[in-house]
Amino acid sequence: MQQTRVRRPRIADVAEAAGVSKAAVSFAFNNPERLKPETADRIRVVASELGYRPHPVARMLSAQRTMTIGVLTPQPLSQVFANPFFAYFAEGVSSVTEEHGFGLLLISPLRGSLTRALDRATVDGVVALGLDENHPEIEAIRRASVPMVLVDAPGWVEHSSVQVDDEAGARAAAEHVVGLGHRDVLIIAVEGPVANPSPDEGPNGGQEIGESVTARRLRGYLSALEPAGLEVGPGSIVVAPATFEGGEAAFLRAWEDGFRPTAVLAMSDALAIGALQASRHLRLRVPRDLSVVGFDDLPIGRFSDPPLTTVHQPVRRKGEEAARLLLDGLGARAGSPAQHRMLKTRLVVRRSTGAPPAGAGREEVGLGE
Amino acid sequence: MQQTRVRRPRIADVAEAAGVSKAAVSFAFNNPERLKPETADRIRVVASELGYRPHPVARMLSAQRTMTIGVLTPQPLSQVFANPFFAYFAEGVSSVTEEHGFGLLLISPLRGSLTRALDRATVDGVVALGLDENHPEIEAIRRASVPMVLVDAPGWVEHSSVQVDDEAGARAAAEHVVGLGHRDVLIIAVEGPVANPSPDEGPNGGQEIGESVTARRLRGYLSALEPAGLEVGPGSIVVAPATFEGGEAAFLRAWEDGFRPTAVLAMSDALAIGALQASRHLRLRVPRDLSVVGFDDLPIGRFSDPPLTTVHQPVRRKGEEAARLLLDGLGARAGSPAQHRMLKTRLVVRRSTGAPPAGAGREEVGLGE
DNA sequence: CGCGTTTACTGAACCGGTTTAGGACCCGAG
DNA sequence: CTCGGGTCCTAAACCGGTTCAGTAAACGCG
Repeated sequence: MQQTRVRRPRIADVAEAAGVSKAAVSFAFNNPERLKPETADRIRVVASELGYRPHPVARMLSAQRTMTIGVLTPQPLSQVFANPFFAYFAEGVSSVTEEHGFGLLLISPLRGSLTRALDRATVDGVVALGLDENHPEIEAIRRASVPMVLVDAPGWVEHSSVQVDDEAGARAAAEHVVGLGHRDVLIIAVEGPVANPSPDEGPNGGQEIGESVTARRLRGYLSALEPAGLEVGPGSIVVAPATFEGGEAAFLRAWEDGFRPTAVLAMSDALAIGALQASRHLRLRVPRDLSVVGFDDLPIGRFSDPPLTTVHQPVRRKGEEAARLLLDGLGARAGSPAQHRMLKTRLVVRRSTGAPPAGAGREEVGLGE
Repeated sequence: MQQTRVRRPRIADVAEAAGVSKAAVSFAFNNPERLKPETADRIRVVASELGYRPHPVARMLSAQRTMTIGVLTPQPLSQVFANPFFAYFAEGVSSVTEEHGFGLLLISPLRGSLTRALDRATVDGVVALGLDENHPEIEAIRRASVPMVLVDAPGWVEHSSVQVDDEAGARAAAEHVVGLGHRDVLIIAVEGPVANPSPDEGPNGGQEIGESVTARRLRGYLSALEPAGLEVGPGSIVVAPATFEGGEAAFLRAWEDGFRPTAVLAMSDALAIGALQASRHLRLRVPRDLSVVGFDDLPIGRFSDPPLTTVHQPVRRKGEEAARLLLDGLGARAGSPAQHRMLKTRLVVRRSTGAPPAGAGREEVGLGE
């Protein structure tokens, strides 16, 4: 009974069985109007009896397009998915790719190399998330000359881009906190894939980190904190992966190091919610004892207790715009100029921020722990 | 300057430029040991000068494999990503596919048809999430005979499966709540892609819903509630999409309909957290006035306030196991028997559940609103 | 020097479709 | 009867690689 691996029927098999040419079979599926209706029907019947399905790879090769677009991330997918941000971004991308009948391929480093992954990827174009100039393989990626839209990275001449005004958003967050009277603020930065490339671990590392999202947001924070005369010392910036756990651990670590902030500026909502949890462990009340500001404005921020003050960025729309730009570029004959979109951010004040506690300003407030 | 669309160099171009055959070029990349070292080097130099990259689609066609696996979801991706559950599952899948050098393609219905999407998908195998017998295209999908591992669906003879003991988990949740003394419990079910196919809207719709996850969990709940003499009336089961917003809205809706539960059994953590938020709006204190139990045990459950009592299921591991099973099956010569894994669930009691309030049992407790 | 073996490479078939140019046939008009 | 035109279908080229069988030259060796 068990056939020794029945070979998948191919177009030639159908053609033979139906007594027509391969071309006729192809037409029956793709240009039925070129055949006599009854012929087309007969071919389709035969095809279905044989269980024939056109081989998608062969079709791609011949058609010279894959009807698939890629989402490129410099981190392994297991890391990418850990940040809820990605789901919303992907939701945006997929909503427009789906509408246009494109599939979605996730592209992450293959055995350490993004270039290798990109070379293997069967896509018509790519939405690259957080791929900045500092990426070690950036030149190779550029040379691959796959149609590409950059997200959260400054665009290049040849590639369109979708950005968000990270710096202004971060500044607004910091100004809010300064305006409430806080003097001791902890910054929780997201541990980028592109870590600070220079060995110099200076806290004002804006320059070294390069134009990553982290760098831009940090610049935004500092541009509000420094003019207000707040010293942002080495201990007041901690770095963590953009996850709940990361935020919790980061805050706890800072606390153990003796830092007693009255406000936290977190570079993502996930980090902020982690910090919220950490503060609960330490029996700090938010916002009475501690103010927390996030970044992203993911739905989860509305559902935390208290609801999170955060910087809104249109995450879903970023995905949509990027996908649209990419598809437009694919449709247009080559030579259409790159477009660069800068989307706005805005501070959303909810209930996780308030005035600092009365006794603040000294290092030893003696709360909790 | 602007060349009229410089054609991508192909292997023949490299061969000609290097004065060798196509085969030699191919060897230079894939079997360098078959060439004299200097020849291989020379070819590679020429190739790189021309900017040659082997065409991935052609390679797939020839190699008869794509080195890509698909994750198939019956819902549009925009819906799929809205449930945080998916990110963790995908994390699991991707961790093993990445390790083996496989890419990840997301497969969702194409213009309404999953079959169409599957036929277009260039994958060596598929992990199908929540694809149960009731799916209208199930027969066509089966016939496609793509290597497939079913997740959260009973396996078929020909396909391996990874499941979780939903029924036992749900029963444990309900028993916990009953054990605490609750009599008025609200069930928030997830609105499946496969909604109840029969028009009969009976509340005990376990049968009609078929073997979906929702059906299994509902059976589990009822198997603990009914023996305890709790009546599970029409008003006590509400349905919502598995998102934060869905849970919030569902609870509010039930409340407006006059239902006054002292406990909520939610079929996902996202729903539970939404319910938590709704209870805050209504000024119900959890767990004093209301107990809430989730399902999944996603990290977010640890970070809610109060931390969520929930049914743990190994979401990440489900993804890993499915991917592993699939890859094993691909490696093995055909005929290796399907394997079926049933993973355990367990109740994790945190702080969102407690005894019902003293005055409970009557419908009009007069709390909040 | 002659013969068998290696080495280094090539030509052609193959993967499974799509598409273009054109052939066979039939019809109606001149 | 012939010619133009339309209909329906086919042969062959093509997409861009990999691989198998085979060959020519170099090599080892008695």
